[in-house]
Amino acid sequence: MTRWLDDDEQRTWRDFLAATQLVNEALDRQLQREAGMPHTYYMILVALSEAPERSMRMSELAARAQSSQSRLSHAVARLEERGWVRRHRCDSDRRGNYAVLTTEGFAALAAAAPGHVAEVRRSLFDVLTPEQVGHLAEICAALRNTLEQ
Amino acid sequence: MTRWLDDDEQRTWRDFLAATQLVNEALDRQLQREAGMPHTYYMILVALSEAPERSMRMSELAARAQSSQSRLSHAVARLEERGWVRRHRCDSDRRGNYAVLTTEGFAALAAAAPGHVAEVRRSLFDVLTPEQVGHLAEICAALRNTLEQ
DNA sequence: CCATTTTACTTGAACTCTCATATACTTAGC
DNA sequence: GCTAAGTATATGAGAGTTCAAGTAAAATGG
Repeated sequence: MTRWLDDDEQRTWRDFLAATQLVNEALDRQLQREAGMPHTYYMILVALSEAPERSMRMSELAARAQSSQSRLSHAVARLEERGWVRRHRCDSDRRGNYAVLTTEGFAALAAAAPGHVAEVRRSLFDVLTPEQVGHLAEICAALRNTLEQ
Repeated sequence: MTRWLDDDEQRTWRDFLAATQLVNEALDRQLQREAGMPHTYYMILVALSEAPERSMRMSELAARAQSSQSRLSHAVARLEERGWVRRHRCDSDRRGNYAVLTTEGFAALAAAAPGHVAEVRRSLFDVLTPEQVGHLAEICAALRNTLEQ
């Protein structure tokens, strides 16, 4: 009944898990150490920094930062405590909330970015050949298109 | 000073994050829903099931299950509460501990496996062409070799 | 319009993970 | 042998995540 993984698939799957975990751990450690935030918070700040007025509705922010709504809600509460993000009610739809990146939040992001990018290079791009990077791009786009929403 | 990511790299990086997160979330949800355990616990049970006597030293188990020692320690404590794993002191080195998979633990793993493998196929192998799977295997092996230890 | 459903977001509790530290045993050096 | 250093694991606190439930405001539809 069950189609088990053959040896090649088994090896690929385990390498996939190990590799992606290693990359994510490297990233998280770098950001935690040098910027005092987890990668998920960094992604929220990035998404906000790219939005008009550095401001976005909570639900759109959740989508852009690849976060669940609940996770985002908790995270923004923490970021607000640090003064990096502010929330304010939306007038046209009073259920809604905007999250706004503060000046201090933008500064924290700007301070964190160089170390982060260096880690991204170290743990992903520098490890692979240009051809492999191209393949990876196609693979990830395919996965994303299929699995998203 | 900082070598920022160009547009292609940016896109690849974001697709990488999204894709790997989607796969991991799909996996975790499936296991939590159908087997009542997170993927990290599943990996621990798998590693134990493949060991001689279904038994392994904690530190070796941590390495095989890609877990930190602390995480493993906590996880095995929980698994012990469920009766899926037992711990017993090692005689030759009395600092050491063996973790042993119980019969019930093996049964839980056996019950969870088919649904898990199906999810692995659904969220990874079925999405990609055979060629892409080959590329992914090379990429992940390269990452693992470089980033491990 | 009024009741129902849906949408947007928050909250609290339970759980897992990380980091720093503690404990217990072993190995090395002298 | 005895002390210092190292190894194997556990533990506790703090932080983040998830899931289920709660609140509040819009949209739907007779």
